[in-house]
Amino acid sequence: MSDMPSCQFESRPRRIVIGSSGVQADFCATCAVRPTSVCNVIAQADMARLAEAAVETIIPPGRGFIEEGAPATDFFNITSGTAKLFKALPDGRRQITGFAAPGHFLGLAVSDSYAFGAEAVDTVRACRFSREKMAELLDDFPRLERRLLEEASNELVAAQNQMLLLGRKTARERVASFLLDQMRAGMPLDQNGQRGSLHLPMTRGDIADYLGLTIETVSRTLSWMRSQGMIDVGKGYAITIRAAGRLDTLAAGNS
Amino acid sequence: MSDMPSCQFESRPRRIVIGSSGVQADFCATCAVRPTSVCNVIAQADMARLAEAAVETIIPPGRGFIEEGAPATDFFNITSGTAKLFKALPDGRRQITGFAAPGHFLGLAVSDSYAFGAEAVDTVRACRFSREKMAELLDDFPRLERRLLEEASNELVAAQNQMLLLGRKTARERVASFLLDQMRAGMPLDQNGQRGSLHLPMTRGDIADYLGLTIETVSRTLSWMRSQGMIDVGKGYAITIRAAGRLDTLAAGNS
DNA sequence: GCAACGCATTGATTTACATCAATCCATCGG
DNA sequence: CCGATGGATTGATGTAAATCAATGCGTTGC
Repeated sequence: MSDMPSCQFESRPRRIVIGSSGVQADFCATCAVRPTSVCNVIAQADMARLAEAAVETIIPPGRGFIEEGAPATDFFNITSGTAKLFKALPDGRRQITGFAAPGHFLGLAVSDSYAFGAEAVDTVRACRFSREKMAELLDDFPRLERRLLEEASNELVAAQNQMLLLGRKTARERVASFLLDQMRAGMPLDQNGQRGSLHLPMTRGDIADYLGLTIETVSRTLSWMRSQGMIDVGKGYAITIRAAGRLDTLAAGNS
Repeated sequence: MSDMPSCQFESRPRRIVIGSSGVQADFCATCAVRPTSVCNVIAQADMARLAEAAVETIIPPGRGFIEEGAPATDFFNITSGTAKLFKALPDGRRQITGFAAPGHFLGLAVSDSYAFGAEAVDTVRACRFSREKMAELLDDFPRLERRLLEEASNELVAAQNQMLLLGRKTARERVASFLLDQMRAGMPLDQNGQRGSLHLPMTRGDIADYLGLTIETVSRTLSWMRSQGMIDVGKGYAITIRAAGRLDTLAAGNS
């Protein structure tokens, strides 16, 4: 994390409609790859300032970039790849609290230390801001603050769903919920238009730590779903949804 | 919920220092009972406007006031009592995602329907705002938006802790964590200065639904802690912490 | 080519917690 | 006063998922 090039407009900046106003502007494709990210609430004239504040960071698979409990110095906006966020107990038990996809914000801490750790699942690109810069930006761009509040609210809803899952759902219901969530999340990189075909970037261990299960239970549950004709488990990290309806029924607890 | 008097300054408004600036102002004690609530980020001159927008609501014990999935029409700020927030599965399984103490905000939904239900544990007083009024207030008072962002961040941290608890902690660790959290939360109403003496307003069933356990397991675990000399279980909802250190060790997973 | 490694799958066994069940006790309404 | 009710406790039993264990399999490095 030492040689980070400045975040600049890429050669072919994207022209994006801002909100519902119809106004269009060019955006730094690095930190505005999605309509959910930082930049698209800031007027074109201010983009240069933002680009100056952001530092592009590339994190290789498996590398941690936020350490739980460490001083919270930076604020991240994921632009590509998937990161896992987690908390751990002293004896090594670990709970993944979420997977951060492109557009997600990380490190919005009130306290001055990170409440969770973060590690790249596959190769992650992110825009990094120092907290000071971020504070300045927040002061100058109220819409940015609104965007963050909206994002935080959405994460809160997701967290509540996950609490229901962890506290009250069975293993089968958890895995079904997970597969459907991943499918709905727009499936990170499914180039062939294959409907229902998922590429899960994370290992069984990650899935287990996310669902509060063990690797073996996740594996067995996927095998059971395969035996039921609900999914196909391909080589590597590929999974094909064959019966989304039945998975839905399962996930909702109507089993 | 039909006869709600307008939220006005009470007869003896409180003089509170705003932030670190040293400025003092009188506050509506109804919606600013705590330095964490809505009103204390708004200048005194604007208090009348806020008081006009807010409607005081009194909710009796056991009464639900937010229904999961219903249109999100209102925004609440708890001013006294404790509410439970929960999500449920169709077959009745229920997960309490949090207890809302005085000062907490409720109903900050991006979607137009509530993502969770809410019910009064004991008698709850709350300031209620329509979402329209709330949107206006947010536009006019940027500091309020910042306050909400801060609050949402804190809730997110709490949610992550709860996910770790639900996904990876044992029953004993869960109960220990819960008791310590309740103790740290400033213990809602412990009039006698008795240190470590808790009045838990919620039933064993609520605790179980919060911790992802059953009533029986919660009860057995408390009995075990009593047998270990860690706590005293009094009549009604009273619990006395006798060995916070040992509970801490347990809660952290160092058992 | 073939160890060595990480990850996944599958089977056998154990266990923490749920479920089922009985009792107790405080509160409440008649 | 006393049956009814709802919450809490405690005991007996069941079970879903964890743990322990073995095998397979693709990738990496020599």
